[in-house]
Amino acid sequence: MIVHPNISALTALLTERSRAAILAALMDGKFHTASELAYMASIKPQTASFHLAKLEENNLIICEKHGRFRYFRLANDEVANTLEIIMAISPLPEVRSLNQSSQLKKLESARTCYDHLAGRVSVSLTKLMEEAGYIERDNKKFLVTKSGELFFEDFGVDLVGLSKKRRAFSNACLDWSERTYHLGGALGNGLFERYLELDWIETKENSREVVITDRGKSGFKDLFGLEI
Amino acid sequence: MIVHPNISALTALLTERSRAAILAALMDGKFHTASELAYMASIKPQTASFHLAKLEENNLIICEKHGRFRYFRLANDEVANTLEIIMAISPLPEVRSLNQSSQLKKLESARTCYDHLAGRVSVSLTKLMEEAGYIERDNKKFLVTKSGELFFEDFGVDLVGLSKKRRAFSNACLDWSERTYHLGGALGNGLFERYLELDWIETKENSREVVITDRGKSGFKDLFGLEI
DNA sequence: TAAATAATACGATGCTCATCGAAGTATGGA
DNA sequence: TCCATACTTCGATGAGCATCGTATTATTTA
Repeated sequence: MIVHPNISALTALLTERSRAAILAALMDGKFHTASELAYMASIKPQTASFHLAKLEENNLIICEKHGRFRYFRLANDEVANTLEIIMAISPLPEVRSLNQSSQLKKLESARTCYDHLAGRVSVSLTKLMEEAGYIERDNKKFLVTKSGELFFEDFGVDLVGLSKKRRAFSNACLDWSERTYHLGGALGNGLFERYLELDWIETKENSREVVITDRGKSGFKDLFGLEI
Repeated sequence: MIVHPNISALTALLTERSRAAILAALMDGKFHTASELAYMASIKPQTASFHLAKLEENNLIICEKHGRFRYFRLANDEVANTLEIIMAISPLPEVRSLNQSSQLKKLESARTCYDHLAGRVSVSLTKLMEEAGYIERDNKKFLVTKSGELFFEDFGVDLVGLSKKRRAFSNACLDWSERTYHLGGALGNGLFERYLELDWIETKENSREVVITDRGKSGFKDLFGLEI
């Protein structure tokens, strides 16, 4: 008798190409309709509907109905985090085209991970915040120091408001491209929203790609000393 | 076009019940013959042969031939670590019998992870060594401090010899039962071997279970202040 | 009220793949 | 030289399951 955790139960859902594509598409943290996801995964709506039902049953995604549309999203950031971990230990896709290769480079530089920033830029920012003494990693989460509290409030992130949300305040999220941690959770989301507000970053439709604006480049340099 | 790591390629190999059972059996870090693995996974030798070929092709396991026997082992500790990570984020198996439940408890307490110690005991020891200032975690590996060098040499672990091995000197290995890190790599293995040498621990045939002997209990208490 | 759109339900199809019996190869020992 | 053992190869079988055509339900718009 071999006793081991139930590997199959989770991975079986991820193994199937179409479902993996759907989940990868949902990693942008946004809501998507069933038809959109069908298109993104290159399958017919009926097939997508079948997979979406299965993913919802297993609590990987949630659904909100508005009129005749059904909007799907990842269930929570724990699911997103789990997907990132699996991506981190999975092989990179074989690059078949120049287009795909440049797309991959952009994603490795900066992308959304559910509802916060990921990629080279995010990992650098996280490191710089650690070095500056604003945050400290405690195993799988980050703690905000005294000087960090001042820093974040000063930057315009409402820590008190964030801490009231019914979700992890901050977690150390494994980055699939950098294979180390970046800042996630409510705090990661708070920073992300603030960057957007300040026009330091821009997100793209139907892609996880994040573009750093010129204003962002000088902002990140002034604030953290980060050259992009 | 969706660009992301190829989740399916990895998880497909792990999802299949028989292959998962084979890999779980190999997590003890020992060599096993094809027949042994077939028996452990409750399949016929032909079927095992088919799966073993597939796993070898994908560099998850390696094979050494001695006479008419073929001995299989996990390819390296990176594979072992990857398996532990997936186990860590997978739901625990449904417990079907008392026997299975007590087996699971024993594994959670102390077991082998590839070629070093894992489970509650290992996580505690790692923490205590960190608190004592012998090691420091640096992201995904552990560094040995000056006082640590003295400590390990004094305990009978040959650090210079270990550092010459063609493998990671020490890595932070994610523990599936405790969901935090324990000490792995060459140093983890060195300690494991030394515990065995001192009769502090005993391994069981065909199981990842590790038993702490009475001598071990007093040893761990004297050395680290760990009550078992 | 009728047509268009979003999505699901159901059933048929077909593909992938694990499994195992039968047969074959390699090695060791009597 | 013959048999036993360890393992692999090949081929047949069958189960699971993704896919999609067709039909249906729900909602919006004209």
